[in-house]
Amino acid sequence: MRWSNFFIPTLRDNPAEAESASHKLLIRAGLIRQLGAGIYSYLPLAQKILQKIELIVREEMNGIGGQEFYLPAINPREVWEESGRWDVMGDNMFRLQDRKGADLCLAMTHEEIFTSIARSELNSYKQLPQIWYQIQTKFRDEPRPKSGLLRVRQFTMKDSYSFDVDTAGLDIAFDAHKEAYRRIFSRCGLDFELVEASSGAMGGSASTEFMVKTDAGEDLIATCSNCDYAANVEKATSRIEPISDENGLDSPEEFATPNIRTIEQLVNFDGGADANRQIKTLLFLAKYDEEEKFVIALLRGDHQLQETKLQDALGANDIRPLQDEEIFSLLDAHAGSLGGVNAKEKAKANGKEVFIIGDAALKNRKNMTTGANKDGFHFRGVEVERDIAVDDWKDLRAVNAGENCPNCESGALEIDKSLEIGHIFKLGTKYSESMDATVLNENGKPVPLVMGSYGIGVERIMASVIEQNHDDDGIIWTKATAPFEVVVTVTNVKKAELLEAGEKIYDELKSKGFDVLLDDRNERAGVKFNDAELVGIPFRITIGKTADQGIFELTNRRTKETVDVKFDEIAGKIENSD
RNA sequence: CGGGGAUUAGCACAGCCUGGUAGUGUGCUCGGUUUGGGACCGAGAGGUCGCAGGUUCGAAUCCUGCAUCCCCGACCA
Repeated sequence: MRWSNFFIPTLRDNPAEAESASHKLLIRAGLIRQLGAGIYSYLPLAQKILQKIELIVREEMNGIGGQEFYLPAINPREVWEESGRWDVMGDNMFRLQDRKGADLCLAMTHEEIFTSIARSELNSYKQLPQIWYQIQTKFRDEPRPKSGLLRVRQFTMKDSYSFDVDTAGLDIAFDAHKEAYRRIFSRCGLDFELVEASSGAMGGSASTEFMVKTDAGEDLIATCSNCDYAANVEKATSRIEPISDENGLDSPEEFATPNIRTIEQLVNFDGGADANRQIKTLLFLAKYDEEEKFVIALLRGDHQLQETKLQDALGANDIRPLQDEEIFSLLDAHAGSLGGVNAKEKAKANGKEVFIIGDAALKNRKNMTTGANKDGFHFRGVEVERDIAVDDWKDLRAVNAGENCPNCESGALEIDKSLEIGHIFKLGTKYSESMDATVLNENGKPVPLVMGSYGIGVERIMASVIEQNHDDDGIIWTKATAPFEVVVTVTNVKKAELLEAGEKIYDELKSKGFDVLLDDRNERAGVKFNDAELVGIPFRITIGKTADQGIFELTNRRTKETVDVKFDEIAGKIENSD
């Protein structure tokens, strides 16, 4: 490929709208252009990189027995009705109608379609296991597209689905994917973590995310400094020092706390209590398919609620904090004076019911202080299990950096922003049951297919490589993701002998199988050097001053080191460097 | 959806407060000189000032509405 004929529209200035490193560089290095919010055109350079990444994905998926499909992106409503997700997906789903007025959608994922194929074509356990995958465009009407390619409304996903007759088979498919994903991301040169995660709207268990640590990410993950523990903060736990309580009063005692509304204020109040001796009381509305319920979540005063944990613990589709009026009409008090002690009675008197869930760290605690559900009053001497009708105990607490690792003796947790590039989970029979996809087992009895679902965001791999590999001069592609392995820079194309030497090296490298770009543009050397660095090609051969002696320069993009090489040494030097 | 910011030439910006018909840098085209780290001289092309309405003799500038984009919070690859 010759640069003079290859479309790489680099920009001198950073685009104003870009914030994250990958966003700026993707635009500036001429890889993408924006069409709308979360909608991007991929220019030839990006397309070339994405194809290289997809090739790696294909090789590894085929390596675990995956079979490549290509399913339609435009789906009729009916399939999505069957799984119940026509409604569940809400505004995130792009919907349209055909000329007859029939409802259609643009697929956000393909559990439904693959399951519908499995339902009609898989009849016997003898046909299992199956791993089906595709690399295809997904459409999601995200509430807030952002950060260039990191969160968009149209993107490429490798999605795969495993079908087995039992959970033992699912375990095998799941582990195979886990290992394949490890290899894919490693080959792309990414530094990544496997973390335990919440499965969210997809449903399922054993949810494992593949995360890349970067400030451009949207998730927080906790990792241990000492062992391999890693979890999304939505799931992460930590070991905390137990607190020993002295025996308190025989029953809670109400006391006046005028104008005290926060934990902090109560700590400093005369007759108050340390934050870890207080009970924090938070009110939520939990939404389920058919019903809604009021929920009181209790935590230690110095702890923060992790909302996803609460939602998962309740098994709710969604939760939201109660508003002030709602709180008052439920408990006759305002935020700041709320507590669990007489909450059920208060709610009942108001004709309502409330579910009380307590954080595990409150179990067995005595002599605590909490709101009295009466403005300006608190209770002291509260013994949690004696005085509060807690319906369920769960881990609800958000972990903090520096806390002890739950998995090893001496590690401390570190919390980092990170970006999700892959997600695997065990669906079980969620879709096969709702869509009635069964096979006959060895006993001739119909059993629902046991499924797994596995996704990789292809563009996110590309963007993550940039996030993790760039400097002030531009992108630094890893070996496997580089659009070209080497650029041959002819410093002055008007000097025929330099252009000739460059072409000779270019032909030689091409014949040896290198993906090489010849910079034959009629530009000054500095422009070409800067562009090569911005675009991020791992190696540059410079044809210049010493070319007449048969000596060229080989520059490593990452280290900026330059060595003199002779014609015959070039290929070997590139081959042996990393 | 809530909160904040922006919209003027391909890109980055000034002009707006205090109305008088648009400018800078870069990029682009042509000619010449240069040629190893984004050259120099000269000559050019390029803008319905996001859209619609209003105020005014006159609107990029003031007023109203709308649209789009970016950033911060609820989702996910």
